[in-house]
Amino acid sequence: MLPQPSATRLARLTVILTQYCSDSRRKVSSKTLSKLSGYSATTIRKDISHLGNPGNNGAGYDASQLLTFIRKHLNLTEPVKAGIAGIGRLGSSLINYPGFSGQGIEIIAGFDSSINKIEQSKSTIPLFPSHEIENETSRQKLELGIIAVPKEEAQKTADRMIAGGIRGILNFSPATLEVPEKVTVRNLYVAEELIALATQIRCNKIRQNK
Amino acid sequence: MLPQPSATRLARLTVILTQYCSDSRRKVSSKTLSKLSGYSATTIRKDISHLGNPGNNGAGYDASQLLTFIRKHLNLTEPVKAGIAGIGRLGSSLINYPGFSGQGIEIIAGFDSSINKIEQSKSTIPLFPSHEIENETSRQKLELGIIAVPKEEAQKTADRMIAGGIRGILNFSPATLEVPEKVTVRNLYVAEELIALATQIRCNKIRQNK
DNA sequence: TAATGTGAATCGTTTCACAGCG
DNA sequence: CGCTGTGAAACGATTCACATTA
Repeated sequence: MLPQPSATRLARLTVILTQYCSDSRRKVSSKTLSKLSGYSATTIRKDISHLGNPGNNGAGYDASQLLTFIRKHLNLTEPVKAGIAGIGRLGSSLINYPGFSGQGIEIIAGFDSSINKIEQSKSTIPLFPSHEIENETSRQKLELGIIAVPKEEAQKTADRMIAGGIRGILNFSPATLEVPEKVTVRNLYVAEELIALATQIRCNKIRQNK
Repeated sequence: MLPQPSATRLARLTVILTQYCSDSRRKVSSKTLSKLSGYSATTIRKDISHLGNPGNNGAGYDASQLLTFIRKHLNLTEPVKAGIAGIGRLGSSLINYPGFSGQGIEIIAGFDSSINKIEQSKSTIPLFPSHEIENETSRQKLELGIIAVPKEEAQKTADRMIAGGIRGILNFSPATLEVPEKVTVRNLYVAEELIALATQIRCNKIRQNK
């Protein structure tokens, strides 16, 4: 049973290893990965060992083997199909972010309430009006939904994605989403992050566990 | 000594309570806050009690008193002055996000390497070229820096902010930042979030602790 | 010797159970 | 009687210490 913090760190390691391998470096030790990630070498070894034994005890890891090993055990061999709701500045920045495809993340549909305003011809992915979310989610078998709409529309957007069969949601809106058990939500609350940061630097009462 | 997860949840509660109070509701119980936040009522009470006793044992909380109480104990009575580097789509969306000011977060300076490209007249905040980061950070006494630049520029941007005296960094770039002890970094790794989500929904091996 | 892999110990957080208050 | 506040228990994650292997 893999602890959730491990899963998050392993996700980070796949990104780091992708870069590392593309620089055509072969060997990598937990110590090197520690340098590149900020996690302790012990934590990294423990995280990896949760997945089983990648081989190569004693020497370091073969970088690309390790990457394949982690990807395989995290069920990341198939690309992830995602849709995004809200084609404002934030949504556009995500659609155009070049770092996803190398990680097997494919944003293949965009949704917005006022689709007319958008220069659809400029978009690199097909765009649909919001009332098509359910249809397209199920038709294209989207696994993940990204919510980049204003707070007021967030719950309704989530409901439509869920009705279409989405399994996971990454929520950039400040809303607290109510979803059924089977759907997983991760929230990126930017204001809260800034507030927490401000507290951390102003207030010496907070446990600083590096 | 306040646990870091508590601090993050309390930050979230201040945002929720701000909304709640603006709807001119007076009383709030830990149970209600649980509904609004997704955290358990016990966790919320424990988080609050870490700060001391807000009064009103037995009955629920007075919402605005509670908000003031939390803000005060998290050192959030003074506004937070922040600067942002990278005025692309992501950076612009943050500059124009209306949800910060009500939370005491003021983004008062923007930085970009190619400042000419930007329609400075359109911007609602002053924009500066990147080589001014150190100067402006120290001159305007910025506490927080937001990094929304490409990966390659992230470390240099952080270094400039730190040289200018920044204490906390919110990093949207996929880089791992190296910073001195006294500087706190929080990373928002979007690709990693999506990967972790994909793993979570595809893989039943992950501990799902709601 | 330099590295991994891992049971055991430690540490931190959450949850429980309940005393006490309005 | 519903709600807060809180020690104590339970739980989960990280770190330690070290056996093991190239």
